[in-house]
Amino acid sequence: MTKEQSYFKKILKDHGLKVTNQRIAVLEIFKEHSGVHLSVEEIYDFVKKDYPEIGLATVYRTVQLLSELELIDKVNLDDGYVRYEIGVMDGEKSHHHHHLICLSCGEVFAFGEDMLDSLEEHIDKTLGFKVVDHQVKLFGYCKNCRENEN
Amino acid sequence: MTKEQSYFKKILKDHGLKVTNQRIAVLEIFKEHSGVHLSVEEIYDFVKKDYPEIGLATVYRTVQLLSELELIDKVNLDDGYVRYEIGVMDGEKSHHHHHLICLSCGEVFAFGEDMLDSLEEHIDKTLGFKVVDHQVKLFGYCKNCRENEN
DNA sequence: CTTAGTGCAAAGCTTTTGCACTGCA
DNA sequence: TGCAGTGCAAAAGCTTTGCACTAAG
Repeated sequence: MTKEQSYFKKILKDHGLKVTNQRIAVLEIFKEHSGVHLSVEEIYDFVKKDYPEIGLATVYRTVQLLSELELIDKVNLDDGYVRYEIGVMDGEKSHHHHHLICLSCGEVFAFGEDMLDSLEEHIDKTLGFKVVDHQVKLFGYCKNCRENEN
Repeated sequence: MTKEQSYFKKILKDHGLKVTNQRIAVLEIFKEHSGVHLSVEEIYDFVKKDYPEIGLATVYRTVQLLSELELIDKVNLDDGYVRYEIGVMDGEKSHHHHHLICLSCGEVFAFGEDMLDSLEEHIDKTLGFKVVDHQVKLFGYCKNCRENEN
C-alpha cells in the first residue's frame, strides 16, 4: 500500500467514513493523472478498466466526497463538464484553481498562486472584501501554438 | 428610440440579421439591469412582463447571439446557471469577468481589470503564453457580512 | 415573396436521487 | 449484525433542437 493510500484511509476513518474499494480506485485514477483535469465521465471510464462493476453515480458521489475532504480541486473550464484534479500530490504548496487555457489547442496549464497576494491585499483595503479563495482562468495562446503559426 | 437601440440595430443589419421585437426586448432587459448577472430564466421572467408571448428558447437563442456579438459577457458563477451581463453600457473600459463573490450573502461585486496587467506580462515572459482574455473569481466575505458578524 | 426568426414541445446533457441490495466495521 | 455505501434506473434541471408557423426585409 502506498503512503497516499494510508493517508486517505486515515482521513476517511477520522471522518467516520468507510474505506471501500470504489473510493480507493477513484483516488488511484487521480494519482495516475496528476495535473490533468478530469470530468466525471472520464474518471468513470478509467476506473471501469480496474473495476468494471462500478456505477457512474458512485463516481459522482466519491468525487464530491473527495472534493469536500479537499483531496481534489473542483475546476470549471466552461466546456459543459465540471472537472477535478488532484491537489496535494506535489511537494509544493497546492496551486489553487489557476489555469492558462490555450484557445488554439485547448491545452490547460497551471501556474502558482502567490502572484495574486498583492491584488487581494489591495481589494481588502479599498473595498473591505476579504478574499479566502480564488479561481483564475487566463485564455490565450500557448508557446507551441504560437510557434506553429509563425 | 435610444441610441443603444440604434447601435444594436446597426450591428444586426451589418451582420445580415433581422431586427425583431424579441431581440430588442431582451436587450432592453440587460440595459435595465446593468451590473447584474442574469440567468436565462431570470431574463425570461423579466421579458415576459413586456412581451408575454416570448418563448424560453428564443431567449436562449437571443442571449447566445448577443454574446457572439460581444454585446453581453458570459459569466459562470458555479451556481448551476450560466449568467450574462451587459458589458458596454458604462463609459469606462469594459470590465472583463472580474468578480468578488461573497460566500456569506452571495452578492457579486465587480472590480477593474488593469490590476492583472503585470501578471500577464510575467506569464508571457516566463511561459511564452500570450493572454488575450481572462476570467477571475475571488471568493470571500464582503464588508457588510463582516460587519454584521462582529 | 423568401427565408430568418419564433414558439412550442420533445429531446439531450450532465448530475442527483430513491430504493433495494451489498459489504465494511 | 447494523448501517453506510453501492448500483441501477428514474428523475431533475438547464440547454438545445426539430418543425410548422410568423413576420422582417
